[in-house]
Parts: sequence; C-alpha cells; structure tokens
Amino acid sequence: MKDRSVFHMSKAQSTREKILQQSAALFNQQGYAGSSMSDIMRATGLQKGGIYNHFKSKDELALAAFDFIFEQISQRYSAALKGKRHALDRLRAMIEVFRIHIDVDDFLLKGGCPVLNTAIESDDTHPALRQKAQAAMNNWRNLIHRFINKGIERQEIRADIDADTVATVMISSLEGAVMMSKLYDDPIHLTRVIDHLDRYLQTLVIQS
Amino acid sequence: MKDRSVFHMSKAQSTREKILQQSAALFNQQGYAGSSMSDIMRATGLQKGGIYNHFKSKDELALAAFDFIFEQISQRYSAALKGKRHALDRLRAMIEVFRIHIDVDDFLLKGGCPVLNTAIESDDTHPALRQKAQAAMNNWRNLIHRFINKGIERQEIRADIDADTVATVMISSLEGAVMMSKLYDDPIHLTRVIDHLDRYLQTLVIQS
DNA sequence: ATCAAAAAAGACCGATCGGTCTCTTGCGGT
DNA sequence: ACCGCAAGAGACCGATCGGTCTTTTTTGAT
Repeated sequence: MKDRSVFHMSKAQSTREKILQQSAALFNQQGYAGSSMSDIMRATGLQKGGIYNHFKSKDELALAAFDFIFEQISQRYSAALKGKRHALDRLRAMIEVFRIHIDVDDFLLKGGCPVLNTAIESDDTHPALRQKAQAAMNNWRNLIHRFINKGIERQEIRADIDADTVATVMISSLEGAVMMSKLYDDPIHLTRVIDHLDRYLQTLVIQS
Repeated sequence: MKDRSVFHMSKAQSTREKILQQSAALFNQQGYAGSSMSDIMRATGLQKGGIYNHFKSKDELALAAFDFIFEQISQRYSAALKGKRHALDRLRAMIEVFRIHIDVDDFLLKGGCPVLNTAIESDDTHPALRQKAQAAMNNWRNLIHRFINKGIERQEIRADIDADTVATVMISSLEGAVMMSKLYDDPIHLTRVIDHLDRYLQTLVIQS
C-alpha cells in the first residue's frame, strides 16, 4: 500500500515485483533446479494461481528473475560510477561494487554473484539462461573495455594495454574470489583479490 | 572383463566404479539437484537395484562421486609435478593442469572444474558437499602455500611474498577463467589468465 | 456504490522424484 | 560342476514436481 502509492504501482505490478524479488533471491541461493514452485510460493506467500497469473512457467519466471536482478546490479554500477572521470577511478569503482558481496547483507545477493551462479548452472543445461548470463557478462566486459580504451585516448592508460585482457583478468579473479569467500564464508579472499587488482591496475596507468 | 582382470577388480568393484564415474560426470555437468536417479540409471545402464546396492542414497552417491573425481584430479597434479623442483616450475605445473579444462575433451571434466561447480551449488544448500569442496580447496591452497614457502627457504622466491595471497589470487583467477571460458565456450579467457599469471609469478621470483 | 475485469486461491492433474522390497541372475569359492 | 550369496532387475510406493482450471476475491474506473 505504502510502496504502491509511493511508486505509483498497481497491485498487479507490485505483486509481480514481489515475485521477481523473492524468486530471484531463491534462484540465486538454491539454483534454478534446486528451487521448486512450492519454495517460491512459500517465499512470496502466494498460491499457484497468483504466480502463474504473472508468469507462464517456471522457466519464464527464471528468465525474468535474472533480468530483474541484473537490472538491480546495473543500477549499483551506475551509482558507483557517477562522477568518476579518470579511467583508474572508474575501474576502481567497479571493483568496489563487488564488496557488496560481503559487506552489505543484501538479501538479493546473499547467494553470491548472480552472473557467476547462473553461468555455472546453465552452461550445460539451460541455453536460454546461459544466453542471459552471456549478455550480462558482455555488458560488463564492454564497460571495462570502454573505460580502458577511453583512458588510452586520454593518455591516462598506457597505449600498449589490451582492454580485453584486462577485462578477463579483472572479472575472472573477482568472480573466483566471490566463489572462495562464499565457500569459506570469509571475506578475506575477496579483499586479497581486490588489493591485488588495485596494484595491478596501477601498473596500467601512465604516471604523471 | 578385460578391465577387471587387468585391475584385479571384482564385478561389484567395477560396477561401483562405473557408477561413480558416470554420476560424477553427470553431477559435474547438470549439478546435484539437476541430476535425477533416472539420469544416472540411463548413464550407467543399471536399474535402481544395481545402484542402490552400492549406495544408500543419492546423497551418499554424490559425496562418493566428489571424492572419486577429486582423486582423479589429484593424480593429475601428482603427475604434472613429478620432477619439478623449483618453486616457479611447480606453480607453473599446477597452472598447466588447468589447461585440461579446455585442451583435452575429458568427459569427466566436461562440465568444468568440479571444485568450482560444487562450491557454487552447495554453499547455500548442501553442508556435507560444501565441506568436501572446502577440503578440496584447502588441499589445493596448501599445495601452493608449501611451494611458495619452500621457495622462500631456498631463496627462489622473494621473502616478502605472502603465500596465502598468492594462493587466493592464483585460484580465484583460474576458477573465474574456467567459468568464463565455459560460459562462452571459448578457451581465450583461460589462456589470457594463464598468461597473466605467468607474468605475475615471475615477479615473485628472485632474479639470479 | 456499482460492477466488469483482473488477480489470486486452491483443488486437481499426470509425470517424475528418491527410495524400498521382492525376486531373479550370475559370479566366484569350493 | 555345484551352489550359496552377493549383485542386479524391476515392480511398486508415497511425496512432490510443474502446470491447469474453475471459483472466489479484490481492484479500480465509473
């Protein structure tokens, strides 16, 4: 009621969002195959009819839930990047967003990085989900790619740096670190990798 | 029959191994929740009775399958490390083992790195499996840890290097790279990270 | 306040889940 | 060659799966 009036949302819209939010959290923690419609019913407090009124199938819900959570993450990147002009600042800001995976007790991301989780689960089993994970990964790689090349243009970054390589190294180590920190329930692995990446990124910069 | 005589294996033992091998491959590709007993029956060519004669439950089978695949990986590390004395050679040898995830079409590892996959799936859902993934990860970290510290003793590695950090950085980036290469079905990400790690490891070495 | 349309409830469906149990088969020690 | 017993087959079980459909409730424009 309060939310609805504030965000000008119809009942149907707010219900739909609640389903997306709760099921996205579930899928991210238990996986797609590991989450049943009964789980989602329990989490949302709705019955079958309430859920299937908004989504044709579990599959469609899973895809919509990934879009939903991806959108949330994108907004965090936008917020973190606001005002950052120097390539190094931008890359650092992206890395800082990753700290959310340990610092904040964000219930949406409690299960770790959705892109990582979805990639791992879908790559051999679910082509449609895999495609979405690829698209999300492309989005992220392109962001880094642009920052690097723009930085080279502006003579902030060394001209011999390969943007694709930087993107792969950054993303790989961050995602791997999230996995390790989740596995041990210990943020140390993520902080180590972030520190290491910080030093790595400095080597890319043209010192003035 | 041939295998059994060669390896002195009883019928029961060879059946048990076949179940472990096939189910380990299945679990690694489709995940634990995503693989049904029917899937395992189809893969092994056995009926319910044949499988449950060797394993009390799907859970017990999953744990045994993880042990089985971990043992296989351990043997590859042993083989790759044989004869390597210098710390840098040892670390490089470990990294080279990772190429298997793309080079060889090993059916056991077709689903990617079992430690990564198991860690991701089990961390919020399956404490026993998670524990096994942690143990495997500890094993791996300890290996790197020992190589580094032994290398420092022998004055091959700089004394100011923190073994734990190197282990975290190596493992994180390799695992993340496997994820990316699997997601895109493109080995480029893993090779980029391996190249980057090679350069990184060189900075740890005392130049002579 | 009315009321038609939208949203949600919940009974119901066949299929498949993990697991049990009885019966048959064939391995391997003698 | 025999035969006891482990190994495996496969019918069967209740529970739960994803999904459908009818009925009831709620919503929001009038």
